[in-house]
Amino acid sequence: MSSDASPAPAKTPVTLREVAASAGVSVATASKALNGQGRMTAETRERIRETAQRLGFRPNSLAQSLLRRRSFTVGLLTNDTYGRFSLPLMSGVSDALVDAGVSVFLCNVEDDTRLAQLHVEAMLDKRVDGIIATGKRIDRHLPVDLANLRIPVIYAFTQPDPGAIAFVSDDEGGARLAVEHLWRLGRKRIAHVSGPASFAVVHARAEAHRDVLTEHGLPVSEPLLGAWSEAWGHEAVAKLFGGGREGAPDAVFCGNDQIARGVIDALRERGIGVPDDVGVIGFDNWEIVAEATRPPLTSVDMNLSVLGREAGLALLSLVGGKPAEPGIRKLPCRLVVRQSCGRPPGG
Amino acid sequence: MSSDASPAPAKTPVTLREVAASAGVSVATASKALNGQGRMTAETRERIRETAQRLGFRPNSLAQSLLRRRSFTVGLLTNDTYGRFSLPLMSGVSDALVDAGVSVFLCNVEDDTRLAQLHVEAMLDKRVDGIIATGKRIDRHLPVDLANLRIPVIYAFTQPDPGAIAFVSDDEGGARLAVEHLWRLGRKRIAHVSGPASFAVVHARAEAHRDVLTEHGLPVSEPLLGAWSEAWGHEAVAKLFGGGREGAPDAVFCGNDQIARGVIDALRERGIGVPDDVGVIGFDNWEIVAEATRPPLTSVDMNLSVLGREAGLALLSLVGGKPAEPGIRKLPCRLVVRQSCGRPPGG
DNA sequence: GCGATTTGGGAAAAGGTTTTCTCAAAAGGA
DNA sequence: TCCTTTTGAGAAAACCTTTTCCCAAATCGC
Repeated sequence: MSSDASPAPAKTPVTLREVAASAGVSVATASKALNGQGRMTAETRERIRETAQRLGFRPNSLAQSLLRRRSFTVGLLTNDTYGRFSLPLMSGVSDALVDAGVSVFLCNVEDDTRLAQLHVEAMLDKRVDGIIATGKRIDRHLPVDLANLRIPVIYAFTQPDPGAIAFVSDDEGGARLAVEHLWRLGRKRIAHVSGPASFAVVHARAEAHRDVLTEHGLPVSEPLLGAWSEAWGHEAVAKLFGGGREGAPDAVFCGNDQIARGVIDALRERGIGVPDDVGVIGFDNWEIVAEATRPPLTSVDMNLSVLGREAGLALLSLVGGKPAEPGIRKLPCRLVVRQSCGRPPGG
Repeated sequence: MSSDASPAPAKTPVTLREVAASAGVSVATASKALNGQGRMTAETRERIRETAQRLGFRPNSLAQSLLRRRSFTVGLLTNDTYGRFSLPLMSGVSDALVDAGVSVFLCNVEDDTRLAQLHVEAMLDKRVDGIIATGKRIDRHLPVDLANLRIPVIYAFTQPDPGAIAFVSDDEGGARLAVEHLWRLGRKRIAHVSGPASFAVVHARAEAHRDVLTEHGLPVSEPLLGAWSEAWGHEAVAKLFGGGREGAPDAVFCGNDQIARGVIDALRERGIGVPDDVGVIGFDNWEIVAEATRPPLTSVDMNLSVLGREAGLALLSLVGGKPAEPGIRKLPCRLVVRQSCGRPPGG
């Protein structure tokens, strides 16, 4: 288990003082040698460096943070228990920060104000350099007020406070991508089946759907709003195709991948071919669902890990003292084409 | 946005020194007053407390940590990008720790040794009190050696180093739960469809399946090993039911919920009723899948959040200096009964 | 060879808290 | 009244690192 090359693990971490003593210099000189500061003989510097190396010295971050008033940690607040949205986002955040040596405190606060408050205070006590707030819904606040903190806050995929900086996905753009893709494939009657009307994104996407249809002179139909579930996909198919095939859609743009999954399964059960008779597009690009549908589902990806990355970089820049314009930045979605829409007539 | 009751947010955090000055005492006295230490008049103590309250004093965790050699943070290392297993686990860990005022650094290390090393070093530099290692597979090591760290390490749902403390789910027990449930419902020919043979849990569960069948005098069949996917569930049904209904199973115990989903869909397509003709049980109790299958899937839940909780508490106790027996602790699974197995003959 | 500058390196303060030690004043005992 | 004990509170060290002075020795110019 242990290799000969590795230094024996010390019971207690080695301090700069010990390095200095071992190299026969003062701690001040040792510090400067290791940080490339100050003036000294190249030989002295090298000797100190070697000593530090040999002893396995690593500076105590706590002491550094105390002095620099910068802890190289940030807090990530989320209320997305299930994590389908937060995980790619977090992974992006972490990605952006790890290279800067910044670690991330993860705080799952559910919808519990007391818990959220507790976590925020713990973060502040631990002197995090900033906070990224994220959630499962773009149109809801986290259960805690982050407006007047004395550290920078970035909102990602959650409702920001006024005057704050936020990154969200461009749902209108994503929906346009989907509907225009169907249009380019020659689909004429493009239905839209989505989640509950209480979600802001439902309206944003429905509006984009209607706009694209209008722009291309296609017949506009009312979106069917229900739930974010497979079961609703089944129901919606019953409504759309219950009256027979004539007048029924030749494409369905769904509000998420679970609905799309339900729609595709229901169509198959009715003997309607996907993509031959009807093209289907989902939203979220939840790979494990999209790839398991038959045929694999074309879907809109919100690029959440990019979004997280951008949020992380923005926070870093804020922490570094660079001012930034408040406001909401919408990041583009991308279409992931699989097999549920078919090839274009020419292709 | 701001209420009158809240103190004006200070540009810079208020220190103990300022509290002491404002209360007209020394920092030493102030510290003791706030921590309930030392001796002083009740009146002095109260005055200092009120001053601290009024000024919104919160002790600087960094300074405390430096002195106490205890940072009240732990690192959570995981390589489960997708997070289906780590999230409930993390939620349990966080749960156990938040009450002790301990925050969690989340480090997603994928399978990247360099990245893992980087994160571990960052943790150590930040003087975490301990590390919880977790992953997506019980039978694989994380891509980093945690054996000789000078801080406690607890393994949860991942392969531990020898001599370490680990918490894992009792897969044999979980499988027994499933197969015995089917047996109690009067099922006689219970097949087993599971994931790739390269997974240790596949063998553990298959063995339990065989044992239970033997114990009850039921015919033993070879498990069908494939992939963790719906597609494999479909394939397996073709193999099991391709020769017609005679001799075919009247129950299928699946290695995970996705396989079970595939099995149930495939059975329905063949006109075989679930649960009337065939009972199906899954594993993992991935609610979003289990509840979307038709009928909703009975499944074995590994109690991962409990597992995380136990791991958190164990780490806490270790950090507190209490010694603990090394070894692997298997935590029981539980069966979540939905509708895919039917009611017992008598019920 | 003498004053001015550069060079190499150290002392000390700072960051914010906790804890041990110390000490004066007050109280108690005789 | 004098000595001992208790009480209330402060000084200072400690945790570990960084940075700002500061100083002695060496170098330079002439």
